[in-house]
Parts: sequence; C-alpha cells; structure tokens
Amino acid sequence: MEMYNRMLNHFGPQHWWPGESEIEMMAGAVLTQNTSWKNVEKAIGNLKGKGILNVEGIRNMPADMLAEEIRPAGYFNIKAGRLKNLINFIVERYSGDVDLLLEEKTEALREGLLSVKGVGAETADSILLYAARRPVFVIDAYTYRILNRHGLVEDQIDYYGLQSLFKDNLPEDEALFNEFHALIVRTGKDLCRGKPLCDSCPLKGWEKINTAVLN
DNA sequence: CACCAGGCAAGTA
DNA sequence: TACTTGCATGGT
Repeated sequence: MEMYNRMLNHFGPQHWWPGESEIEMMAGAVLTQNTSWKNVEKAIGNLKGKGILNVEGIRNMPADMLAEEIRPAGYFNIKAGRLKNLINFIVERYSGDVDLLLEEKTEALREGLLSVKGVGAETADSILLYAARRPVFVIDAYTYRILNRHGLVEDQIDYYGLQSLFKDNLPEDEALFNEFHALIVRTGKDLCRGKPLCDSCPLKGWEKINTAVLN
C-alpha cells in the first residue's frame, strides 16, 4: 500500500469514471487501445451526439460510417470493426442485453470478452473493473513502465505476471483497484519521457527496492 | 521533424 | 514460444 499511498498523497483521489453508462465504458475500453483518453473523448462525444452510443445504434451503423464517427480516436477502421464485434457478441449471446451480460460470473464474463476479436487482456479487464465493477486489477503500459523503471520487475514480465503481483499483495477490493489504476495512469503521465525517471515522480527514490511496497 | 498515447491480431520462424 | 508489423489521429 505504500505505493498507493504515495501516489494518493501526491495527486489526491482521481475518482475516475470512464463513462456515464456501461456501454460507454465498454466502448471507451476499446477506443482507448494505444490511444490517449483525450482523443477517445472526442470519439465518444461524436457517438453520443449521433445518439448511437447503445447496442442498436452501433449494430445498425455500417462499419465505414461508424469509423468516421470515431476517427479522432485513431485506428478508426480497426476499432469500428472491434466495436461491432463486441456488440454482435452481446446481441448473439445475451439478446443485446448489457445488464444480462454484466451479470455473468467474473471468470465466465472474462472468457466471453476475450473470445471477441479485438478484445485482449487489458480491454477485457477494464470492462470487468469499470463496467462490471469486479475486483480485477487492470495492467497497462504505464503499470509496466513505472514498475520496470523503478527496478521492481524484469523487462520480460508479461501481463499476467504483473497482474498477479498486485492481486497477490493487495486486498481484493474493487474500489481500491479502481483508484489504484487511476493513480498509476496519473503518475505515468507525469513521468518524463525520454528519461529513466522523473524528478517530480511521487515514487522517486524507489530504485531497486522490492515489491513489499505493494503490501 | 520525431515520438508517443490507458493494444490487439496476424504473420513469421 | 518469441518477435515483428499494421493500424492512424492528435498532442508535445
């Protein structure tokens, strides 16, 4: 918890909420793939403005038209297909009922989401944490970069290696995981680019300490 | 001008 | 299994 407390003391609570509805958070999880949230907001805004940020709206929109709406989020042709894949999955397995989807047990929900082309580990876990409110720790590029630069993990560690690091050292608490991830992103944005470490990083001085800081 | 952003799938060896 | 590449706009 020391890592958590340091970031919290430095930045304060982020009270992150990536969307007003479950479908908005799910769409946001896809649109933010390798993309800054600022650009995602424009794309989300376009979908809202057209009134198509819902299952039927996305289902009925041709992929090429959907792509134009989400253009600001980058990779728009790819992501238009991925959004439609996700919506088709909800339609086919849950009659288009998002609430029904989100009632699934965590493991079953995760399996289903991962079966959708375009939904990988991070996107699935983001949906589990933020839309389904399950105690799942989301790993992202910032998580890896921060821990790696501070000497806490090897270069080759993979997604699940990082995830179990947090899972095994923290209480299984959805609200904690939500805020923790938000603080990691905030801290990551403050890390100086091109430098190993940033002077203003709240975790400065952590080089080569061990992962006990998580407890 | 270069580089990066809350990834993922498909291809190669 | 372990790399590599395409996807693409917008900010610094």
